[in-house]
Amino acid sequence: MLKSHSCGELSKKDVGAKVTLAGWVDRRRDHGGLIFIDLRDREGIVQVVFNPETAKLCHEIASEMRNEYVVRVSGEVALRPQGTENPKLPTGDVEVIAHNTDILNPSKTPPFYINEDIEVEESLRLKYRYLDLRRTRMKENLLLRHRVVKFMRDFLDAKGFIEVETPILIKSTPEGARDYLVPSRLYPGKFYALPQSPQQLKQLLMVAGVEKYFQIARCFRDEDTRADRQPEFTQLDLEMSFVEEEDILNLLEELFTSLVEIIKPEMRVIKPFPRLTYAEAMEHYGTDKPDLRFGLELGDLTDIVAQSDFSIFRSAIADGGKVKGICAPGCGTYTRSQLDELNKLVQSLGAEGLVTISLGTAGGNLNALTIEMVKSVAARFLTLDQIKQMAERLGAKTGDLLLIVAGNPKLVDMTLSELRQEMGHRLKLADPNLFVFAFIQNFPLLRWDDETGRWESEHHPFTAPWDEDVPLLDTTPEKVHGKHYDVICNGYEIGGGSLRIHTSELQRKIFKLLGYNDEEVEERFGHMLEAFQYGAPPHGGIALGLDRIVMLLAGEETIREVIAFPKNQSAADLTFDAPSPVTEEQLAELHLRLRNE
RNA sequence: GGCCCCGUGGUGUAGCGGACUAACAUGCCACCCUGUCACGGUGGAGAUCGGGGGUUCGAAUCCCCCCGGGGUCGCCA
Repeated sequence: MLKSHSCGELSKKDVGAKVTLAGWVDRRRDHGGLIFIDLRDREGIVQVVFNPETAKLCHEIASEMRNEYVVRVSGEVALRPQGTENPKLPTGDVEVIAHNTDILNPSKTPPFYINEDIEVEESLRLKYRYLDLRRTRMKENLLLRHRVVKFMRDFLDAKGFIEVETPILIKSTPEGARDYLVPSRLYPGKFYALPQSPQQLKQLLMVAGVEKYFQIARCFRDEDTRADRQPEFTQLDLEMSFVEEEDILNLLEELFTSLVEIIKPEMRVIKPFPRLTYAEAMEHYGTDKPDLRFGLELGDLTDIVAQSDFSIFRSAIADGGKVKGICAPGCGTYTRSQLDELNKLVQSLGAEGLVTISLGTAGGNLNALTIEMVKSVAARFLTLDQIKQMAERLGAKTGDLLLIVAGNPKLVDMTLSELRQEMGHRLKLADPNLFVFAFIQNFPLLRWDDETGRWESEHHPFTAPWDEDVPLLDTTPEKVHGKHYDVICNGYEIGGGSLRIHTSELQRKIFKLLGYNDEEVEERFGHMLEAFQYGAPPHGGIALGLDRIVMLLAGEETIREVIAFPKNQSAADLTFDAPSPVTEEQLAELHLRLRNE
């Protein structure tokens, strides 16, 4: 090794030791005489002193050093002179008196600061990701991710799971997300696909008798990105045989609880994890992944306003819509422009608009509300009694602000869910030191797709229906529940899983219901149906979004901050400038010709 | 594909129709400086204000188009 110690590990106990360090120049302080170099490596920073009187040559070399030069220093660890200790540095009690030094590699001036944690345009960071990763924030995120994965491996190993790798080159399944395709050289006109998840493979591992499987699995989906979605991402994928839903939920609860305890002990977790049905989540929060760190629950006001004279409400209801709202506590004093802002938000989400009802400017008992205190465009179409009923249902006091949206039920829920999130943020209702994990259960198995005119799986076609609902598959498929569950945390879906179908008869029936004819079923899923005929055990599992979990633990806003080399919003890799054209020879070998478009 | 936001020296920002010959901080270069630690001091270089077109006597500033980046809806079984 070119070094004997790490910069960050030195302390009083090393005083007198002869050490050789190697790392990057974090900062240089040149006093004309003495030169101080803050030398940085992965473990931390230590101050090196170059004295022209005791080490002339050494001092001359040091005067050439600039930020991010890679240098090596030999010298003696010394206690700093009294009064010059630096309490801000973990190594601040000591310094290294340089006896010998050399520049291993100079550096151009970096395009942005390495030694300061200030915001830099993300595209620049991504182009020079190798420099960005030197910064404290990114270094810590990489370390955190390592520790999270290590914890998961150890945890599951202790529970008897074994890690199995599954192929990256696999078969395209046109349902679900768009596949990334890989052309085959040996089979002209045929393609592999990259896995959207190892779903079918892990089920086959259950048929294989693995019983408890997990994998840190890379997954690929050719869909548009989001702050929490990348074209390639990582799942903690796991599957168990002979389990019931409760077994899996208990495992997850233990996994997440001890994960936070060990990795982020300063954060709190609510235990046991709340459980909501899908219907409850939609009714109270308008989304299946609510941030449960605060209330602000949605209330359905349809029945109250159905007889009102307010045409916006009445026509929405007449068109089969509904009217729901939330209460923003203490926001009765919101100004016109603040209300306009909220209205704009609502409209940008596709809703017609937002009806606001201010319940006066001072907080107090609802009984004291008078019609004079109420400010709203709807006020003259509503009775005081109706307003009080609405306020009561939304848990409002005087001085609060009611935010009401009318229209298509799905749109109303979506809009209010976003409004709730926005108000929660504005009013700082979410405790930043709290993780509220929760399970969402009782999802519908199927969803009718108007565009394709057929049933689609809410989760995926391998999810088992509730036993008692199986007969409904033939009559009212929309009423069938699936043995599916999601894990959510602070407003993010961080995982979803299910108990699977393990008999070929039921699996075939589901495929049929999804609109596949026998031939298509055979071509696409024949391998699964056949496998299920060779003693497939009952099984189930879950896939957890590792990137999102690490993002939450790191307190970051996007998963890009916890991925070493992420793609940008346009799915490009700015470090490598991928994707890129390939040569005509490469195309020919793959039997491909580009279309002129 | 739709909607919203952003683009000014290397970096981060200010300026939002005339006093801009574009400001501030930091970085960079040179010189001075032996106890600093975001060292300090003096001086210097560095920007056709993302690109194109238009409005105007006059555009970094207003309008249109394009490009790049971010957020989001659709999409993500």
